[in-house]
This record gives sequence, structure tokens and C-alpha cells, in this order.
Amino acid sequence: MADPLLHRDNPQAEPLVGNIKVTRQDWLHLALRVMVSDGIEQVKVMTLADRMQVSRSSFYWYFKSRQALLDALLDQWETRTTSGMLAQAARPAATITEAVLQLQHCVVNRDLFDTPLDFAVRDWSRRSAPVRKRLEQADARRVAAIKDMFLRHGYRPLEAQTRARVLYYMQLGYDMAQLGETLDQRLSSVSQYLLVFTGHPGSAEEIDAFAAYARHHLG
Amino acid sequence: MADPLLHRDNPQAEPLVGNIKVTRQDWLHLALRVMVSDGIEQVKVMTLADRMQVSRSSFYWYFKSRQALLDALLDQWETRTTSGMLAQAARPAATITEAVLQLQHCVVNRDLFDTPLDFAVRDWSRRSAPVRKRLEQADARRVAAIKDMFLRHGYRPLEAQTRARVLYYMQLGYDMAQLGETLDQRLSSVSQYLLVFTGHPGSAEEIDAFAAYARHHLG
DNA sequence: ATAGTATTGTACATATATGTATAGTCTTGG
DNA sequence: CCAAGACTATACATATATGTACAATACTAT
Repeated sequence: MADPLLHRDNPQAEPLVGNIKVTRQDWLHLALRVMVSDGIEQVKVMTLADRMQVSRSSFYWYFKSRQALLDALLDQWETRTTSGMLAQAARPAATITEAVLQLQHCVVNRDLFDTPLDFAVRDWSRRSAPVRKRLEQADARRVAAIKDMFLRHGYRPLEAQTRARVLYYMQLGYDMAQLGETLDQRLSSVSQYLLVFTGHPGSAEEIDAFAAYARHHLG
Repeated sequence: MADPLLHRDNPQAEPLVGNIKVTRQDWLHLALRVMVSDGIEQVKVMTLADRMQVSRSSFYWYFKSRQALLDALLDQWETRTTSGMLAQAARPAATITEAVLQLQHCVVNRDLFDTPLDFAVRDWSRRSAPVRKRLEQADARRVAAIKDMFLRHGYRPLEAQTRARVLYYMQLGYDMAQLGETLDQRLSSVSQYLLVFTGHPGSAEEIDAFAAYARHHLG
């Protein structure tokens, strides 16, 4: 990663013209990080400005208010989580096991699905009714997309719905446990999981392809 | 439940003598509720006092500071979660399946293990290093107690450790998913779970006994 | 009655945070 | 040079919260 926090510190980014120190994206990016690590309550204009070493008043150049920043945070969350998952669920696949493994790319590739961010918003939702509503809609959309995936592979509506819920919610729980399993431990039980999730163990080729993908993104 | 919030509102509680309006337990109890529903950041002396309709300054009769209240909250958490789980894990049982089902009493009986409270502290721990440390110790103690349970039933150390982790962390994830399953749905898969957790499906008598216990506490 | 316990109300000091307003500064493109 | 954009510093108003200090109660047990 070696992800430079601020645009101005990133040598690869185009140089900032004028008297620009930070961008709107920098505010968003830092707010996102603070929300993930410390919770939404700690996303404060004052402390963000301090950490970027810019004045607090410059915040209001980019955002109308703190609430506008929080709203923008939720939009970022949608694109960094739901969008990627819906795309993976919609990808064509020869078998249901291949389809499930493509969906599991979300678990190992943060560009497709930002799990820590999703958990931070899940936290936030416990304290904010509007956020809770939006999260419930996101959960529903995700499960619906996975259900469609099962439907395309010939599962009946009721079974598709059940399998979609099991697949989605079990993954949620697994991530929260933060079980300190190594990648190899996790990969060794892929076939077992496929059997539970789809009723089929998956082919050696499919599993190998997934293992390669996972190693590339996590190893 | 019909749980009166304040001691003074509870007709069954012994009447408060002197000029007592609320007790130390009332402060703790409300703080606990606020923490579970709104997060630890919302546990504020001011708002607690407002909600109990007592003066803010009277808080300092019972607690040295807000921090002292938070510390007391953590002690409450230990007794309402870890204590009950350790007790259940230590209970003698004829078979490992009976032992696991006794442990599962924690899931259906809030007097043994307060799951929402445990999740609230898990939230809090993400933002506080001392709390995180204490939670990690609690997780370790709980897993160790479950491991001992497996050891007592003849499992080898490594397998006992693994099974303890799976049992503990899978339950964690399941609770978080807040899957809207009915009690009957959950009870119908008890034997499946036992097989996964112990390698044995459990006897009909054991499962019936658990079902009766669960229905008594949740039904 | 009076000592002890619990409580209120008020004042004060301090800290943190949001948001508005405004005058001024720095940098670059035209 | 100058306009525009991004930013700073400061002041101010307001809100929320913690904590201290203290005088004034209100019960009730002895």
C-alpha cells in the first residue's frame, strides 16, 4: 500500500496548483480513515484540520457543514462497498461455484469491497436512524443481487433467497470475528464452504483460480 | 420484562429511605442502557441526569468522575457476560454435546450472557486501548474455559483449542448478523451445529432438553 | 433535636466543538 | 499587474460537557 494520506504528499499525483494544500478528497479520505479507526463521533472538523495542518476555517471552502461531510462519507461508502459487490454478483459464470468464488473476491480485494469501512458504517447505523435506513437498503440490495445470482444458475426462488442470506450474513460474521487464520488455512476450507453455500464442492480449476486471485491480493 | 428503569419507580423494590431519588445502581443501569443503544460516547453525566430528572451535581455523590462511571460499566460488563459464560463452560456434563448445549444456554438466557452489552463493549474497544486490552483478556479467558471443557471430554489439546475458537467466534458472528430466524428455525438445526462443533450429533434427549430451555427463556 | 445521607441550585472555570464573518495572504494563469 | 481560487488568522456567538465549590434543603433513624 504505502498510501500517502494527502494528495500533496503523493509524488505520483499531479502537483497542486495555486495555493492549494489539501483537496476535497483529502478531507474525505482522512474523515473516512478516522471514522473507520475511531468511529463517526470522532470525525470532527477541528481534529481533521489539525491532522492535515490546515486551518479549520478552510474546511468550509469545500463543505457547507460537518453534516455535508458526513453525507459525502455515506456516498463514498456506497461506492466502496455495495457497488463492487453488486458488480461481482452480476458477473457471468459457467457454474454456481464459479459465481460464488467471484463474489468471494470481495473478501480478499479491498478495491471491490472495503470491509473495515462497511463495519464502521454498521457501527454508525446503530446511532443514526437515517444511516440505519440506508444500511438496511444496502443489505437488501446486496442480498437481492446474490439471490439473482443463484436464480440465474437455476435455483428456485425460496432456496435462492435462503442461500443468498446465508452466504451474505455468514461472511459478515466471519469478518467480524477477525479470526487470525492464515491465508492457507482459509484456502484449505474453500471447498467445504462451497458445498455449504451451493450444494456443490466446486472444481479443482475453480478453486485453484480463486487461490491464485487471493494470493495475489493478500499474499 | 417490564423492567422499571429507576429504583424509585419499581414498586417491588424496597422504598428508598431518606432524601433518595436514585441509587448508584440507577446511574449504572441507565448508563449501561445508553451505552448499548447509543454507544459509549453518548454516556454523559448531563444527559443521564436529565433523563433521571435529578441534578447533574448529584452524580458526583456516587462517582468520583465520569471516568469512574465508565470503569464501573466495564466491571458490570464482566459480571454480565464473562462470568456467566465461564460458569456454563465449567458445568459438569455426561457428554460433550450436553456440555456444548449447556454453553449455548448463554445465547438464549440473557441472565447468563448479555449479548447486546458484549457488542457495545466490543464497539467501545475499537476506540479505547485499555478497553481493547480488557476485551482481549476476556476473549482469551472465555476461549480458554471452552477449551478446558473440550479437554475434560477427552479432546486433545490442539483440537480442543480449535473447537473452542470455532464455537466461540462462530456464535459471535451469528449474533451480529441479527438473522431474523425464528426460534423453531434455529432449533431445527441444533443437531447440525453440534456435529460441526463436537463431531457428534447429540442425543434426542439432550436436544429436547435444550429446546425446552430455549423456549422457556425466549418463547 | 440532630446527625447523617442525599439532593438541589447556582456560580465558576475550563475545554471542546460548530459555524459565521472578515480582513488579509499566497500562488498562478491570463 | 490583476483576478480568481485556496487558504490563514482571528474574533465572535453559541452549544455542550466536565468538574469544583458551596450554601441550602429534605428526609429519617437514633
